[in-house]
Amino acid sequence: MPSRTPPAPADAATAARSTRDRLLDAAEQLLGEAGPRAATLDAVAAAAGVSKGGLLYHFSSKDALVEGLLERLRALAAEDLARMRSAPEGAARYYVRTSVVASSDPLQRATIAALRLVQDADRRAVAAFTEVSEAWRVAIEEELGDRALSRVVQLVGDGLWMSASMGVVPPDVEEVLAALPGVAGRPV
Amino acid sequence: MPSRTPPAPADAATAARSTRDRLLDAAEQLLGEAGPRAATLDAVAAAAGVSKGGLLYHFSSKDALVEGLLERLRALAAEDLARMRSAPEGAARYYVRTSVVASSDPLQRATIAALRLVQDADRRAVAAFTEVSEAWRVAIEEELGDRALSRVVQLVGDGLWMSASMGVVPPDVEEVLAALPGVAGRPV
DNA sequence: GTCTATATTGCGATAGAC
DNA sequence: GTCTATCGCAATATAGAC
Repeated sequence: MPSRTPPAPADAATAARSTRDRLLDAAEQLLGEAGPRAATLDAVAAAAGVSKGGLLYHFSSKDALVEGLLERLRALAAEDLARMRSAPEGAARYYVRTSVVASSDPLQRATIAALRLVQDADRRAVAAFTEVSEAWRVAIEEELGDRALSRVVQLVGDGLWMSASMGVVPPDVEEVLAALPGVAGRPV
Repeated sequence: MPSRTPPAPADAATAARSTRDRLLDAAEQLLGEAGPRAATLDAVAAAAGVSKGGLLYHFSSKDALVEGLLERLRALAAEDLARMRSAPEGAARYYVRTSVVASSDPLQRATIAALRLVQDADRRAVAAFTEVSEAWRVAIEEELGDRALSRVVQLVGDGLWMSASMGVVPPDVEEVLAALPGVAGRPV
């Protein structure tokens, strides 16, 4: 299998964002802000500043675009998992705290986009989200050493993802954290 | 404003389900099992055993169908709220316990359907879900007398709704309840 | 690598018979 | 109250020029 068409530049931070990445950015934004219905190929292409034909050069179908989004989610989640495990505040607290959306955060944008695809009954999205979610839960359970408690922490996180994806004002996280067993009383 | 076309029979339980209700049932089922994309007017009509024209007699547009679903959700949620407040186990425990889906329960079916519409970025669905959700939270807070704690309980419930809408195997509720402050240790 | 057509299908909605 | 037939549009995808 040949590798991806544009070889990634050594320094992704300083290099101009590739068209491929801008297309994924645009798809994430449209999914998050306007939902799956609005994330048409036309709209994604326009938001990324290319034509539909341009989009279809990078992603040969809408399915391929979705797979690109989910691939990105997995990659970002893997990076996050490492940060989570080494967070001084602890994995559980880190998880809950970062489940409240700042739309500027790449992982959070990718997660919200995936959530919308999940509710659109996309099987691969369900698989990707389940996989990522499961890895988070394992990390939390390793820290807390209690299955039921780690489930509660994760359910709270899921609830935060849900209200975030609804555009509802999130509750005060610190307040929630203070009332949550397993993370309350830990150093910030 | 004229009242709804078919006057409701005095005994709704024994009477045959009206076409209107069967259409709403079908829409709920398709939304829950296959997502908003699959819930087309054609598919809803077919699942209810009528033609598209027949559907459009009862609901003059897809928007009207959605409003019908949300209206039903509000009605079912209002009934549930009364049961919740008078539940011997307490509102919080009742809420968490009934957030785990049995697809045969009308309120749970309606809630899942609404959640799918929410992620499809339907504004009225967001409004309806927020309203219902808020009423639940108030009832929980009245029982627990603690804002932060009631938020935690509700977030756990939301998390359960989310995993339910994904078709993921729900965690053991009793285990979760045992680890949750505010409901642990209450009589069952 | 990006563009402009264009083919094709599927969906929401209307019209009018029965 | 339910049906069939049909219009109009929007969305995915293809073909091929530049």
